[in-house]
Amino acid sequence: MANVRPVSELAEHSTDVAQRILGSILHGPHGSGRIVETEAYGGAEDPASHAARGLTPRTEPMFGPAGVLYVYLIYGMHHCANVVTGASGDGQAVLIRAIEPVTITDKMREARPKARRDVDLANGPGKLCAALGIDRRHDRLDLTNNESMVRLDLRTPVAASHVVQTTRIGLSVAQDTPWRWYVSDSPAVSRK
DNA sequence: CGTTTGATGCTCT
DNA sequence: GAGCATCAAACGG
Repeated sequence: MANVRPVSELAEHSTDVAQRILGSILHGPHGSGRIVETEAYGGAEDPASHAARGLTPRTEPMFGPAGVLYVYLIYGMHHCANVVTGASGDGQAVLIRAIEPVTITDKMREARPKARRDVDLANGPGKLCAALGIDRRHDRLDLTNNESMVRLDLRTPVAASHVVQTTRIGLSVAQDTPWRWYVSDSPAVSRK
């Protein structure tokens, strides 16, 4: 019963879920934080998505049910965390790009030794995975299961008046598609 | 300040 | 073998 509502809210298009989960809490092995920046990926029309070229061993989680965690390694050293959305077979996900730390632990600080301010602990997709202790081992976890090492605690979405929509970061294609959203008054957004 | 570049390894062609 | 949904240090003005 407790998990019925979350799954249905995540089973929509990635562009809807990306906005809806701003303000929700992401919990990892090292701590937790409030989601303040997201990007939508997927759908057959998105060439920037890992799912654009069909199902592969790596992207298989994206084609599964909503509410699952998709984690991949980027540039050989950083991890990125995504929430799978849509219906099974769609190949959609929302990349979590930044969180404001809520529960800060010693493990979190040890994983991010370069961060001087708390706000720098997780203000980027690779940084947040390091801070929360998320890596490939957590790929395919059910984010809506209270027993999971990584889970998404859905909260009231941030009001649209406090949300900015822009283009996604770091892409070589689809650079004009405005599928990135962030909380305008958050100090933990990666870039404005 | 701003921009550029090196690190590092997995994934798919 | 090329290309990354990145980060931080090293530049230059």
